[in-house]
Amino acid sequence: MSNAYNRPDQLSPELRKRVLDTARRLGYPGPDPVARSLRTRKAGAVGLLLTENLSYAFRDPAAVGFLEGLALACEDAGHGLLLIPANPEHEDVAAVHSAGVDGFVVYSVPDDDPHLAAVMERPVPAVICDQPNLSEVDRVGIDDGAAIKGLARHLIELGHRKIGVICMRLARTRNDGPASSERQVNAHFHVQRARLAALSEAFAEVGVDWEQVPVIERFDHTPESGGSAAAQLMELDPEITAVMCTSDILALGALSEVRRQGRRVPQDLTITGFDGIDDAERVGLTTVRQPVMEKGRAAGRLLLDAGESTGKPREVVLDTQLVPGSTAGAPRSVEERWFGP
Amino acid sequence: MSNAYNRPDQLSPELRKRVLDTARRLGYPGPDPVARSLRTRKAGAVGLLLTENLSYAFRDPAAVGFLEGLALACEDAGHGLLLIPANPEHEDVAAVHSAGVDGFVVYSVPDDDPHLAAVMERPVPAVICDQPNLSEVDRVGIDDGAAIKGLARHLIELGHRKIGVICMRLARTRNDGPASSERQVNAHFHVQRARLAALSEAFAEVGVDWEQVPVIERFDHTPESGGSAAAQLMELDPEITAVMCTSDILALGALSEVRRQGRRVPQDLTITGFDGIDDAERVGLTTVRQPVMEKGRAAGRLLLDAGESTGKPREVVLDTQLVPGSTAGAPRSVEERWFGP
DNA sequence: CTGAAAGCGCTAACAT
DNA sequence: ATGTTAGCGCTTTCAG
Repeated sequence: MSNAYNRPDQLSPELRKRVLDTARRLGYPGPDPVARSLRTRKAGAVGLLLTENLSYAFRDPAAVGFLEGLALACEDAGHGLLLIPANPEHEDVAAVHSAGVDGFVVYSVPDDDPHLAAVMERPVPAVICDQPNLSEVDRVGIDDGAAIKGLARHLIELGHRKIGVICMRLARTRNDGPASSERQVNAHFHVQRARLAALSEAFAEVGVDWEQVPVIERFDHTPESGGSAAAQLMELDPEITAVMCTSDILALGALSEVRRQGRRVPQDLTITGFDGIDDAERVGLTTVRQPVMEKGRAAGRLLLDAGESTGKPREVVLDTQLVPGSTAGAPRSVEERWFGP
Repeated sequence: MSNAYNRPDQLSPELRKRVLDTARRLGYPGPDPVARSLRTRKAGAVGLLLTENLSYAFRDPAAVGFLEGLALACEDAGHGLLLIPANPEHEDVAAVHSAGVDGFVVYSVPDDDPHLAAVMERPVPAVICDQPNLSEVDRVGIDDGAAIKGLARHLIELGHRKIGVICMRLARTRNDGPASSERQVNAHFHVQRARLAALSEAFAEVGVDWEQVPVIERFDHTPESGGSAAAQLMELDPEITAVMCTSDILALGALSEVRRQGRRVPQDLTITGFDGIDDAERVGLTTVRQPVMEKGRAAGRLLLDAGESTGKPREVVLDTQLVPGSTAGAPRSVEERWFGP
């Protein structure tokens, strides 16, 4: 009878039909997928672990793009996509343990995330996206350092030397305010760490002392965070001529706060983002575009690809693109700003 | 040993630790979730069936809002959310059969969808969202008829009598063009059927013969579809003073096409949408807002709620809201349009 | 083509 | 407090 469902070719169509009809009449609901999974050792699904609440993921355009790509790859392979409820506040790892999946995609979690540890203990393959940068696991990402260096050099060419930075959370502990160099270097989010390090390098090349550059951290990744961080930055150091944000969401918030305070962009202040989300392009934000959808797709492909047998972990590094918008321009000196050109 | 993992309270912490340590040292990866599911008869996950390709869902803001709400509800209950790869083009129902879930949420599928039939055969609860309107299943939706009637009366009060309609697909077969009354009445998508029926009623009340109202159908739910449908509508009947669309996505496309042709909105033509997505509010589209996120949340709650035992199906009907924007105004007569006011 | 049986890894009930 | 066992429903293998 198992054959009737699973191997239509092994018996006559007529018999098959008879068996299936009878089964249905007897109220048999079809093979139990869980029992089948146990036996065949495959679940037909990919698990996705995110650092944020599930619902947040749907509010971040970059995350949605990633999901779109990942869903595409899963769909192509006939696999489902299981979103795992991993509340970053809790250390409850049960959801990872009880996910019936053939593998995991881990999207942008801190390197000390207990859920990540739980994933790594499961005897199924995993692909890590963006961060952390574990050497033993397949990985998809971009060259964060090179990408943001391009942006930094763009500003340097325009003449900026006094900048401020707004970044996303650097650790699982909340810190809304200035981030010390130590905190920057020890950041548990590889992406943020790499971007800050690259910025410090790029500006060191033109003689800027990174210790003097204010870096404001925000735990929540929202436009409101970007706005308040921009305000804090301007108050902390009124002489900065540019604000570099490590995401478009933060930059868009900063942009509206700066304008709300009556300062013109880019004449009075330059603002840059990172990601290249639709809204950023719409308002002409100067930023770096990264292929978020492709990232999801690549992660899914890597996980589901048959050629998974090779010993050493594979790595996919996707290209990024500088998007010169209308929010970056040459700085005016302090004198000019107060007394006119 | 099972106890060590599942019932920490049943044995001494010390022993528990010893057992777990030994297990790990022996390379035991923890209890297999699939075997556990088989035994306990629960998967800890909710399946979501969509009418579109998975990846499409992430491009439609209304669907993303729904997902956000559903994910929220699942998260609250500690359940995962499994996105089921149900390609609407294929009749391949295997993905539904092999989904290890405790229940299904079905989002906006046609009433003759084979995947839906497969879901109904599974011996787990289901909640249907928006459509179809099956009497035996729990349901979450809005009063589509009442909602769009409010919009229709708004236009009628403004003086519109000659309108055109752009609607989404009415069946699983592609028909990009006029939809006959018969096709409208027999539509397999309950939501579209209800909205068209309500429009016909509302306009019948002021003496408009629905047979004379052009209804243009589009299979793909994109702004481009809305644009080309608007063009077709204007060519088909240049005298119409208003275009009512059954979604904001279509309306936004129509809006830009109409403007591209040099006609002013609403002076030359009134345009309305449906859903209340962010982009619609941003451009001031006259539309109806429905609480998409709440819809997802309600669907999840209904499915996961313990009080599932009652005999008759439960129904949640959410409120909608007329959003008078700047794309609806009084019509100008044909004479005015050609010879000025 | 059909039937019987082993066993996937777990949990819950029962026995010690 | 710990050890033993039946069986969840399926697929696969082997014998008829």
